[in-house]
Amino acid sequence: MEQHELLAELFTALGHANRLKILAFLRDGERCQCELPEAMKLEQSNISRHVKILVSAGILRSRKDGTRTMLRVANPVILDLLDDTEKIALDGLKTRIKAFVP
Amino acid sequence: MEQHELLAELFTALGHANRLKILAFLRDGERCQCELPEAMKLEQSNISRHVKILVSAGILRSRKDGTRTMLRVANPVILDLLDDTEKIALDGLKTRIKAFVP
DNA sequence: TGAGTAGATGCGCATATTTGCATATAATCA
DNA sequence: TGATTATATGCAAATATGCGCATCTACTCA
Repeated sequence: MEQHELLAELFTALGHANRLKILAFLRDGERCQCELPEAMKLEQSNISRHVKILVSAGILRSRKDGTRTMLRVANPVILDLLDDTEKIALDGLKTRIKAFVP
Repeated sequence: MEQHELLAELFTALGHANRLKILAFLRDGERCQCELPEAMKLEQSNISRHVKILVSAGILRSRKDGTRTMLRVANPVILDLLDDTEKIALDGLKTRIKAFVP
């Protein structure tokens, strides 16, 4: 695959609020997937699919423990990336607001 | 809007190979939008829409100069973000390959 | 003013994504 | 073994996205 395609895939995987919420939930370390539906007030199958997308994008790692699936962020640098992007998002927002309210 | 939604919007805007190519083209500074169709071998209306998405996500800034639209990356930090993410993408790829070819 | 250039947009089509529901699979434990 | 728990998946519907073509608008310049 091409360089930009690869990168776009990663960004696409990050481009959904529910998936970002899952990442936020896993910020402090490994957690059971079974906690997510309750914690996020989302349907179980919905969670399952979002988790699948994150895992196959290499953003999450999953590990089986009996019937449970334990999840963690694959690489702590990803969390830094989220923080950086959040800063950029807020910056951009401020700038765009300023353009209307000078 | 909610925090995660805002962030997701930004990631979604970055989640397309053609849009990343536009950003790559603008890496060294301001350029005319009119160069893009030729440079990227893409249809004019296609470019126009991708540019619109990037501008309204706050990733690009546009400036009119006669009939031309001059484009630039809104914030240089965005380019760093792309580089960082590229590293993460390649890292993740290596790791996933290693899992198959230990 | 009229031709030319740059850009935006309506339309239609194809494909992709997200979701809930119901159901299937798989591991655990009484 | 049979019930329970955790997770995955088929299906169908709704919505979103990406694209090319044709067309429209706006600015420039001869």
